[in-house]
Amino acid sequence: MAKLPFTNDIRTLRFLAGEMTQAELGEKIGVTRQTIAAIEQGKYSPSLEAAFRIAHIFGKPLEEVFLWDTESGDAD
Amino acid sequence: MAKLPFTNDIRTLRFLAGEMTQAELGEKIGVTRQTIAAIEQGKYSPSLEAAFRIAHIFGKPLEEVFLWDTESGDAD
DNA sequence: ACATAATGTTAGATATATTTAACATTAAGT
DNA sequence: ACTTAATGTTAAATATATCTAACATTATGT
Repeated sequence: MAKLPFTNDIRTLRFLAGEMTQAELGEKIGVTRQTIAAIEQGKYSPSLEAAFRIAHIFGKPLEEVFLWDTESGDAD
Repeated sequence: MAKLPFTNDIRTLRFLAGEMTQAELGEKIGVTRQTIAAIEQGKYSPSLEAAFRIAHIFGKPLEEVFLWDTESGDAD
């Protein structure tokens, strides 16, 4: 199972977007509220498409919504 | 099935990285060469984690490796 | 106290990503 | 002509994301 190598700011961004609800966000990008809840809590790695759509809703670049943990192996 | 809302530049980036092979890239990020081939050809939407790892290998921001098609619904 | 809306959570089903293994094709080197 | 390395492609298996449905919790409003 292993912890994800990134975190996300969805909760904060929903708050800043006038307390947008998980259900609303889900409707906008075409997934259920349970899926939003799971992504928000870092329970799994969403599809790139879902991640892009979430970022676009908030008008932010993907890498400002999902933040890679430096420390997580691989590149550099 | 439906077409993906983004393209990618992996093929070019492999070329620029000294003809890095699909198999090499796969090893570096921990997936098989068949998976790299499928992602490269846009056969499906990879996990956000896989997408991040690929971008990191090339030292590029994710949104420079995977390019959202304007035209693809949703935000703004 | 009661209702309602938002969120947390979970089990079971379905869809999709990824693996493994095998075979075909193309280009490069000998 | 023969190898070898890289890529394309496919079928079947496995892992993981996502859906549906249900129930619990917390806060807000009446």
